[in-house]
Amino acid sequence: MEPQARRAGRPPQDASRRLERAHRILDIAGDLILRWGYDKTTIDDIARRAGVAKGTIYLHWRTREELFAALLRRERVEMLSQVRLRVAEGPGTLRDLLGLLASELLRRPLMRASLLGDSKVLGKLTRLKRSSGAAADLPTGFETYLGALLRLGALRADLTPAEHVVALASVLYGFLLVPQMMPEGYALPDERLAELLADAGSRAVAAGGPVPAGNARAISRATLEFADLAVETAQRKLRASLGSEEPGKPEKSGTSGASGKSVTGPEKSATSLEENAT
Amino acid sequence: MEPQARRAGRPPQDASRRLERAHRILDIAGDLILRWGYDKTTIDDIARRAGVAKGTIYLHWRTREELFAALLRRERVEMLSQVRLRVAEGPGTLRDLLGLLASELLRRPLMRASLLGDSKVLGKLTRLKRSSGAAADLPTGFETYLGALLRLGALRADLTPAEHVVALASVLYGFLLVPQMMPEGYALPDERLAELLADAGSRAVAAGGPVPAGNARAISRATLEFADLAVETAQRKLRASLGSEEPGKPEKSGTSGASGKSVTGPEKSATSLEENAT
DNA sequence: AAATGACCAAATAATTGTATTTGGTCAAAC
DNA sequence: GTTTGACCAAATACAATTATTTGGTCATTT
Repeated sequence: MEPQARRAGRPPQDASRRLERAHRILDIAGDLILRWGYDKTTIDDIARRAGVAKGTIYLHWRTREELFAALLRRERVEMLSQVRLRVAEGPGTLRDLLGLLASELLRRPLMRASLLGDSKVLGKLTRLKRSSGAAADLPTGFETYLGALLRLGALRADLTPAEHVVALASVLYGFLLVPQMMPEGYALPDERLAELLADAGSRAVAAGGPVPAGNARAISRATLEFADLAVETAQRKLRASLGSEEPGKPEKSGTSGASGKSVTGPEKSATSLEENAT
Repeated sequence: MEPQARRAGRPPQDASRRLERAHRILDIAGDLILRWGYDKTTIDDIARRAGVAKGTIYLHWRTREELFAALLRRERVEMLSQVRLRVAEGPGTLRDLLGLLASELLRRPLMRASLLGDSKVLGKLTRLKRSSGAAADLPTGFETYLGALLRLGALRADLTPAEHVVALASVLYGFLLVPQMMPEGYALPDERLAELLADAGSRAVAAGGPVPAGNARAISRATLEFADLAVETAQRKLRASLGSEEPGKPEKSGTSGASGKSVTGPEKSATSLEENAT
């Protein structure tokens, strides 16, 4: 009883079809949240446009919030993946990484809204996202990466690690936020903005002189490793958000060993939209 | 029987006493707006704490808005004056200027709120302030100043004027905004922040190599001139806000010739809180 | 004149009640 | 087993009232 193309009835049942449907739903959700904002984007709406019944959506996610968490996570994975892909083709410097990050960020309204805490788009989610430290939702391993760069002589030694982070976060934030509220005459194309950002960010924290000979390779490697780790972490979280059969299962703390106790976060609801340090 | 047997003397009648009282009122207003925000700060409150009757306040300003405009303008003058004063003691470079600006900005919550459009403090004034281009309320003559620096070889030649402005505004904005929302571990003392900001800003737009020999003096002079102009402009506006006898008189467009028609702004109410380009 | 504070229209907040929408469930249909 | 959509409690929006506060004025006092 394999090939039963019975009547039109139960198309998606295997995992692959399930996933496909999940993505279709997220696509719609993404469109709607950008057009109307989180508050005005209803499950009914999404279901209708996605061509499924409301109940079906709850076959994937337990709550509305979880759905949007998945959406944000997917976007994050896509962005980081793209950065990872493109950074492999360049010199793999910090400046390179910043430029790619900016470039990918600028073309993803949802990511921008999420990073900046745009309440116009995130609605009542704004609080949740920002509560967890706003600008501090650095990708996993970022500080480790900076540590490596410092050791390789690629970072200014007259700044503490915290200062490196603050400087980079400030530049990133500023360049993402300011241009939008500038008068007409100052509008710049996104690609140019990304360059300026990368420029400003790297100049702010990068070591002055030329990098110690022979370290270029190691720097590039560190960058790649960081990008890889960031993508993997994001991917793991995403999978938990839409992979499993039962919507509730995942998110169980300490699945694949390795964790221990995250010194950082205050437990909180395991299913919240927290995307920060892990 | 009247309540307080306050022999309502008539102390202030000469200009000097008037001004003194105006400042006392503004002091109170400043305290209150920082403590409760613009929306919840009432004229009654201010009057009571300042030890005057409500009517007296209207002897100085025609409306509540005008009072706060005066407050903001006064703060601005104080800040710019301080910058002017201190910049004369240093090398007078762009970096120097940025550092001082940051330093003075960081110790003035009202200025920060005003610049960043903090709705928590500015309440319904937020809109008005931001409407006029937010980060674009550059002091008078800023672009001219940048032009001079560029001509003197102190600015990167591979950026357009607009790009210089965007970069500086972004850095300033970012460094003023981000540190406040960073997790505990990343807190930095204001003075250090000012340094980092100055560093990042100048590195972002300043020319790479050493400045052409002999230009240092001219650069310093340009910086001084710019600071002077900024202070003067701010002062002129302030005087109009609390100097004259009759609250209404000033603000009349085109007082001291020179104006004509400002190509920029859409007229609007002459008494609004606009502090931008003039 | 200079300053006051009782006074008032208008804005703002608090209250109450009703209508509509929406997240989430689940028995029935496939 | 999978999907659906009618169903419901809870949330949200809307409307109508009433209560309170507040910006601004001005006759009176000093």
